[in-house]
Amino acid sequence: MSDVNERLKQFARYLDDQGLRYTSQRRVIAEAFYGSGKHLSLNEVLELARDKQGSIGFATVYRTMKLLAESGLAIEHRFDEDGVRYEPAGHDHHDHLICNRCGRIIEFEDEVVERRQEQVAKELGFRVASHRHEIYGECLRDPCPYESQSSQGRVTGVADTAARN
Amino acid sequence: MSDVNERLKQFARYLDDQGLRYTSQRRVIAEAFYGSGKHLSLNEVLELARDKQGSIGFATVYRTMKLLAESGLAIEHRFDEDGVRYEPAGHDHHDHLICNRCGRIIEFEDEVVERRQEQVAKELGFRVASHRHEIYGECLRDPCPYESQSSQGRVTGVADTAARN
DNA sequence: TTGTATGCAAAGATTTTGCAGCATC
DNA sequence: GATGCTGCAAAATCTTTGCATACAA
Repeated sequence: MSDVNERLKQFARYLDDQGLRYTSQRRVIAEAFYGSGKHLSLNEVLELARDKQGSIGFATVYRTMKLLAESGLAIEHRFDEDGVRYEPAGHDHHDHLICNRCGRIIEFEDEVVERRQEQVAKELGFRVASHRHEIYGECLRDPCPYESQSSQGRVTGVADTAARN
Repeated sequence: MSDVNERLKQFARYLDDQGLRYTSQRRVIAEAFYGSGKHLSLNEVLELARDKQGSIGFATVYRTMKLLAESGLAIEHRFDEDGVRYEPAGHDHHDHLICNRCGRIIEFEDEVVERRQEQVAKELGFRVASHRHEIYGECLRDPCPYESQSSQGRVTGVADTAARN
């Protein structure tokens, strides 16, 4: 929670720097986003935000998430199918393991891979700015193996977390 | 070219196996796709195909590329922005370096990374089925550094290749 | 013939934008 | 007041699908 407040403060500061306003909607949206799980779609954020303030519109969520992305406080992901998904940022970088069955998203980070890719890029005359590394497969722990053939339709919204941090 | 013909033959065989027809459109589309560069969008494939047979429609390209993807002869990519992009498949797996300036796409493959990710996934109780690894940055060689501020609008279609193989 | 394939246009799904009214400075 | 924000609805994109017609087996 302290973490959430920290984010809100950073967001407020960013808005102020840009001469923009920290409105109640923006606060509610950011709160919903940071307070909940991770990797949310716009509609998921909208739903959460509406739990707190029923009148919020999709466009506002859309624009607010863009602001968060611009400010660097959120990262826009385009995983395989589906549309855009946002992830709280600011922590250190990490990559993803995505379960093809239950849709769970596990985060990971690996120094070996990180260093090695820098090396590879360098060898090919390329300067690295960012990267994405996603591994698809099946998670073998927790309540997935292999997804109680029913509940979710496929890669859904709710995203878990694990590993690192 | 021998390679293109090889692909066409494989495609024809796949269609036959499925009880589908190897029509002139499908041949032209596959030819255009395999004969040209890599990582093409549907519209790019359409344009190339129309150079050979002006009457081809978008829907036919759309459906043909789906067939190629299903057959495993092409891979559907969803790089950052933009929409879907297809890449000729059948070779061994590889990943991508994408230049943020000129849009060039460089392919690479690295045993160290490949093995390491298997390891990481295993440690997290995850079985790997596939993965994507994309590095974004700037290419420092050839005619890019840094893109003669004009020509291309941004990440475009034409894709180069390099490294490995 | 008989079942596919094609091309066009319409339908869907998402993502963006325009605007009138509201809120904040 | 002036400028920025919101919510709604319309617009713009992209991706899929329905269908009548054209083909291939």
